[in-house]
Amino acid sequence: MSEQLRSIRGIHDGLPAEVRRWRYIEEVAQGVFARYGFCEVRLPVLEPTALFVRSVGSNTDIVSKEMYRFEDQGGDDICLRPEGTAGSVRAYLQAGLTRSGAQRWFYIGPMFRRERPQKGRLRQFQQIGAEWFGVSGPAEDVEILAMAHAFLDELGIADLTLEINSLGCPACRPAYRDKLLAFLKQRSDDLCGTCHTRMDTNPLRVLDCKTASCQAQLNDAPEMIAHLCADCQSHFDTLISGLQALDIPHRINPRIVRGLDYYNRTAFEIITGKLGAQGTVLAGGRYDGLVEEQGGPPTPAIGFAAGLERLAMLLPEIADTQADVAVIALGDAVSAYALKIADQLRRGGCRVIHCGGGSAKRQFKLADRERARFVAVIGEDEMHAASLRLKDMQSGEQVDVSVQTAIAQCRSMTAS
RNA sequence: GUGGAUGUAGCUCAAUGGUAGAGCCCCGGCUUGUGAUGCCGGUGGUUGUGGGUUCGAGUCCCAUCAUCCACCCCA
Repeated sequence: MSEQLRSIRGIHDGLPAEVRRWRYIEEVAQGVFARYGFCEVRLPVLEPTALFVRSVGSNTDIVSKEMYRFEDQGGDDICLRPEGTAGSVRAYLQAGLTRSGAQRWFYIGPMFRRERPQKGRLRQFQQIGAEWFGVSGPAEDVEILAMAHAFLDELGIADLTLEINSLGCPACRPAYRDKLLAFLKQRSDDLCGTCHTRMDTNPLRVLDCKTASCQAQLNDAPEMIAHLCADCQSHFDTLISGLQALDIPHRINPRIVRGLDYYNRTAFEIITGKLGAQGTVLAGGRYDGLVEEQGGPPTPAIGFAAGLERLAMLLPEIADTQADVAVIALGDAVSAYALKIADQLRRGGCRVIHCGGGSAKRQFKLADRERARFVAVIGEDEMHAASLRLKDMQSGEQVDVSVQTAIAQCRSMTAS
């Protein structure tokens, strides 16, 4: 046990109880996204390192210190993808889809970041993401937020808040950034150490520092939302009125800052208070410059990603599907006949477990533990009569019936 | 990467520095073709790992690893 091989730190197994939740979430996602016209894509887990350095930004934590990065046997610099958007853009360009109209994609798959594990934070985790290429209007922003909202709503997760902000664009952000930096410099003596480094790397990040002393200094800090250019302002206004028209609850949070370099204009997060410090369950925004930055034509785009494991933590346990019939074989003489009965029941659409022989008591205990609805008792008498004895485990009643009757009985009892 | 808490049976947990236990689970039995409750029995541990102190360490000390929580960051 002490020398037992373990999974890598922060990389967990998906065992049946967990996978039941994942599948439920995936099925809801596929259903909702299809209603918005989104198609599933399956993209590589391994990508060239340069893709993320260029797209996500070399100064971000994700790229600078969290990537699983290595040189393969051929000398190529590759890595396990830390997020899904960069690869989606790459695939979109590589497939030559820039003149094929708007593309609506979604994906489900594992991402990798080498961080210190914590509640809701794993080194291998799964994201359900959506990317929409070739659309620039606030209407699409509203639509994709509506889709995210419908997804979480249909999952039945309560107490979520949608927070939304505008990060401006290359026309208005630089001026704002300078203004913020000037403001911060005036108070730099009162800001914490990490905020000082943030002033160099990403000044906007200072705004959502959790240190109380910092927040005290930031009450009247300038906010991007008050310094938008005319285009960004009207985009944002139209987006908000769209959300209101659809009755999607939301809160404007001028302090939202997305960590990845490629975002512009619309940025949003959907947050729960039930996951401790890792409360962001879904997040995304607009990335109008990214396609062009990867060498494609100017192409606006918007997307989001949700953390599958985080969503799963907010869901109740999903009961295992129970067997319809447990086959109990009494005596070695009937074992072949019992196997055949089990096979026929399965061909008839029943979920069947075979109790493996042995004493009747043992097999009944097993059937009970598996919560089988019915037991098919098969002994020599039944074999000679070409029948089986079907016992209803709830009522205790049992009758001798043919396989066909047993199938009909099981399906009628378990269909409802 | 930084801090804090915790590591004893498959699981949940006991054990004033003096022979490692309980409950649950699992396996078997209670006259051999009938389950849930009951009764009896059984399997299962180098006490995370490696050092140290001591006549003696699950217990004290150091290191290390893992898990959890927080910082950082983010889904």
